[in-house]
Amino acid sequence: MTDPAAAKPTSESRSIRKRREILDAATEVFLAEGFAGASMDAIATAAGVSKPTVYNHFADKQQLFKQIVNDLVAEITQPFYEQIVNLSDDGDLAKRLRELATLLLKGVMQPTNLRLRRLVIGEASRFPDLGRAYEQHGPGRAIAAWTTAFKRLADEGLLRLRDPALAAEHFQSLVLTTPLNHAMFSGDDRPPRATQLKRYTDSAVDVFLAAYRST
Amino acid sequence: MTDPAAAKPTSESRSIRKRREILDAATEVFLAEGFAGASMDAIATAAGVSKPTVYNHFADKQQLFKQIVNDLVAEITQPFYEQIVNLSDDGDLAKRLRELATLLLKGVMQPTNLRLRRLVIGEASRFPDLGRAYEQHGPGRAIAAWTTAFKRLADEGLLRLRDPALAAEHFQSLVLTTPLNHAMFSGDDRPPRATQLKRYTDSAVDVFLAAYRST
DNA sequence: CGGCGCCTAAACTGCACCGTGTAGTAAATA
DNA sequence: TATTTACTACACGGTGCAGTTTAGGCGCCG
Repeated sequence: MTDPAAAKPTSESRSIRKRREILDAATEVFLAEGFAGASMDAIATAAGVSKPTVYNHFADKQQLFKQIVNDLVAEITQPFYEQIVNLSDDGDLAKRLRELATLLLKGVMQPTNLRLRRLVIGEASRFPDLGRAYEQHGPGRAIAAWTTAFKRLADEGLLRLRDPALAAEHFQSLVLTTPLNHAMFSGDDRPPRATQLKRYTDSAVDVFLAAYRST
Repeated sequence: MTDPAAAKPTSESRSIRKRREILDAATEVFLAEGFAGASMDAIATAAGVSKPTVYNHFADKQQLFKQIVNDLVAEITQPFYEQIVNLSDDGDLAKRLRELATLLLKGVMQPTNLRLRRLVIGEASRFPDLGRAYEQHGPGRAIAAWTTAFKRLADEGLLRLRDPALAAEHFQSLVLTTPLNHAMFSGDDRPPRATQLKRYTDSAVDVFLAAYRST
């Protein structure tokens, strides 16, 4: 009763399953302990795997570290960008901006993202590639999306701006900086209450529109 | 020819001098390697001091670490705050804001501050006290200064705002976020060129005044 | 000058770490 | 069932680490 479609996948499956378990455990341990603070023994134990198995899948500690960071970076907040790019004025631009800002802020304040951000910043001098990758896939993508949206709104005469990219950076700074910096320094990964976030998003949109809305 | 005023200080001086050399070396090593990555042997060697001497002055690695971080935090950018608080309108408010913003941004982008910020953020989960101290003495003090200044300007009718603290956070976010975040992720500690900084400060002041200047 | 306090070098104690080797075992294929 | 593959437990060599100990030496003081 061997399913032919599952036969080969099954043989691969054990190895791949182990690999996934190692990656998951390594993610948790590295995020919690940092690169130097994490031990390969701890990762192996957390994965429920023996240490030689870890070294069967990954050459050394650095490779495993780069792998899990790049994987996490690639997963950052994909769903928002499309919605941001497609931002259109349905009669109440401020409301739409507030909704999207809330979405973005909630995504950025997820515990995993906060811990990843701390990890990448803390290791930026020793792993600058990872830092650049994070910046590109995270804040960079969001700013690119806002830039596209703002440019179109400007063409439609709803916004008045010379440099859409600069406006995008301003908007993102206004929305994210205060809660994000506080989370970075406090070491508290719990996302703030929605009422707290609303304070930041609402005031950020107010300032942004006061500066960039067409008169 | 023993200067009585220097007699006791001299005997203390050797010990104190050693202590200072240890602190300086520890600062350099911790900033470069992080807490877990730094070794007490490396610190002792960099200080030109034997390891027992290090442990004569500091109980253990954690205490030494907290000491150097708190010392660095206490040194952050003292001169600005007074100037910010005393911000007054001499006929060209935008120009004064640009000057002070440039001063603040240049101070924040100093290599030592960037490395300290990375270190504190990276260790924030394991040393939350240090994170809170940094936030309070660094960004917090600056925001408090801006808050005072903006409140007075509002009383004088030059700015129109409901929440001076919120306006201060907005101003600081607009000025600092983009260059600071890039420095955090790139791992590059060299301060950007003045022409680069000017782009951020000028546009930040424009947006801020568009949102908050009295009509 | 004599003595005392703080330093020095060097070695040492445990311990944890990275990465590897070995010998045996469970699972998937044929 | 026999073979192959990937796993397991166990242990090892070499290194580095935090923190301590020992025995001695130098600078500063009266």
